[in-house]
Amino acid sequence: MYLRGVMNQQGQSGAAIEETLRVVGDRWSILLVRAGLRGIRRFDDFCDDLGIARPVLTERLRRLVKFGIFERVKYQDKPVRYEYRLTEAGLALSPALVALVRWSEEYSQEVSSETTLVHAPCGTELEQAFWCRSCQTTFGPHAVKGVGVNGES
Amino acid sequence: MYLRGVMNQQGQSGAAIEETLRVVGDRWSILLVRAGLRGIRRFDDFCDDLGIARPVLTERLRRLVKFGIFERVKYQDKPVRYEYRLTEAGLALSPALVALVRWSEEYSQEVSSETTLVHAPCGTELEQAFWCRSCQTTFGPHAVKGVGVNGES
DNA sequence: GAGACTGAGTTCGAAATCCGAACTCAGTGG
DNA sequence: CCACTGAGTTCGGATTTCGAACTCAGTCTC
Repeated sequence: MYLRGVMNQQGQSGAAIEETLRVVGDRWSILLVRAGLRGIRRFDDFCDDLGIARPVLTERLRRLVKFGIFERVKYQDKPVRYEYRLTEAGLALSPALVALVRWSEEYSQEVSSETTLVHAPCGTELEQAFWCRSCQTTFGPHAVKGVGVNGES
Repeated sequence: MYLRGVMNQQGQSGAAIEETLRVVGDRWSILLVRAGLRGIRRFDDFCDDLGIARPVLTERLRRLVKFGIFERVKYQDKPVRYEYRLTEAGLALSPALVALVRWSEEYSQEVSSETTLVHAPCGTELEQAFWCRSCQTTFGPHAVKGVGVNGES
């Protein structure tokens, strides 16, 4: 069990992910982040791109702004107009997004995606790994473990 | 825009993630996978651990089984009882889960988690990176791009 | 062998979410 | 004056979610 130490709901540890999933764990939020990464910024464009219902989009964007994933930026004055841009925190969701895309490519029962993710300079299909700064090595999920604040296993 | 090439809903590319998010993109599924990684297998244990409502758990597990993330295994005959185990595909979701945990630790407004993820052999906090097998290097999200089947950008 | 217990669910009605379609509101352009 | 744009809001109906209580087969305790 290489994720031991990530405790349950009541154990208040690991509460952070639950908080996070309450924000981002729905059918649309991750898709909105992906759209943001593709350069989409305007209300109607999100709407058209994802096919999300307008009231839901309103509510979702408000929530994502509240949690610092998007920011609402005025981009025009005459008729005052706002657009939504990913923040640093929003950008930082991309590893999770990429992991999901990779998983989808490999395991989704969907007809295989026509797009794959590669290392830009050389075009090789990328792999995802964990990196240990002090050992200077990459490693897979089996070498991950969770520890509490006092360093117990 | 380093994720160009991951197209929208109608462009059938990227449809895989949408499919995936329809399965896994809700408040509970990822949490169920996490519970599975922690060794939880039985209905009532999932229930107690996550605080999920029973009818919802029933429906969710059924769906996750249908999509090959969990399997329903008989573990006892006398009163016939089943438990739910992660499949290979389910295990393969752990990079996404870890990415979310990492994000939560860094950006969630929640009181900081008491558990952190480390490299098991040395105990250093891990970082997540992409790995290029042919360049033998790690790199961050800015060096990722999506390509179509014919290799266009 | 009666009663309590266990595990894996179902059934219920109430509350919260989701949806599409139509509407608003300020400003622009013809 | 009329149509159009962008960013929403309002509506009623359909779907999901919830907690609490119930089922059902088999087992354990006295």
